[in-house]
Amino acid sequence: MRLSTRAQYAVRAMVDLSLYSEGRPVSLKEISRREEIPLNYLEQLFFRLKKGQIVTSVRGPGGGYVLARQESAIKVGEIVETVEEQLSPVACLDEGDRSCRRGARCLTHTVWQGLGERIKGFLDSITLADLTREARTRPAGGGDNEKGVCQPTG
Amino acid sequence: MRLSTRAQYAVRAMVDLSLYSEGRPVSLKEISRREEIPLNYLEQLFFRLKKGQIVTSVRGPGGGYVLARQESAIKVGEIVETVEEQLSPVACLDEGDRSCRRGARCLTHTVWQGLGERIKGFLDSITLADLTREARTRPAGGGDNEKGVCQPTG
DNA sequence: ACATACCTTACTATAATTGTCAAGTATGCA
DNA sequence: TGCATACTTGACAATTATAGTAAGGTATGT
Repeated sequence: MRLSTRAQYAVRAMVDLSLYSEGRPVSLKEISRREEIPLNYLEQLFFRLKKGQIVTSVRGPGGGYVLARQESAIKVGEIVETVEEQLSPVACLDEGDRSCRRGARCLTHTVWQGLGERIKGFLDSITLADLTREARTRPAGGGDNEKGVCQPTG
Repeated sequence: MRLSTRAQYAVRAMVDLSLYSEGRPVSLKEISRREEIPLNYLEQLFFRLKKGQIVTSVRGPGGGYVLARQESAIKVGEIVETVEEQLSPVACLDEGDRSCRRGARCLTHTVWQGLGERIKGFLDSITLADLTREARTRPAGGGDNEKGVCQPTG
């Protein structure tokens, strides 16, 4: 039941982009450096994010990426769905009825369906704005957070 | 974000066991036949389920497995957690702070944490009794269900 | 033109998952 | 006692998905 690192990276990168863009485009190089995500890997992610119309690109020197919409109009669920192949927890939810037959299968089907809806619902209830708001309140690398588990190590 | 087939099989097998056990032990052979799950694979699953104290085994001829508790006291979340390595959506939730450092990571951390709680909460809100109750109302292989996607194919 | 930075495809290594094989142990029954 | 049933357990192979790398291309501002 693991989320791919693609999805984790994508959300982190989007938060980073959102935090450090002040109108101007942010280059992947910057994000790569700050978030310690391989540049080539980021490029792949942003290729998808662009296709998903979550970001816009500006080419050439001084270029980079810009949010396609307001922070508050970009849901975390969207980001995840865009870079992840599928968000649904089991295969037969996407493919239709092929792998779903008699016996206990139909019964469990409804469970997975419900689960999928909850997951999507939760992730769609959070926007980039929610995340960046928190960040701006408590600056990066800053002092205290609830449990001390997220301190910088370097 | 896929659930392993292990987890899917385990829940299905438990529903099957619950449905067809009437006090007596149910052999894996039976479950394997009805649910079309490889016998050896089932054995592995039930090894874990037994360790997780969700089922009890009866050895010898006429033996098999029995629910360790009442249907209503067995949560789907338990079953999944028992056969799945981990239920949490990202690694740094289990391992502690090792992979969680500065920048946008802490922020997204809370998102994944929330997601994990929702997933667990939902799966724990459903018991075996909920599933079998539905099954007994609408017998296996039966006629109509909401969308017609779960009909027997054979 | 040249540097920057996006764009795109292809590939590889690694890990997880799925499923198989095989050999054992406990038990009930004739 | 001996046999059949069925659980018990560990090792292993095949498949697949993921993560990450590499390389070359295209657009654009100075």
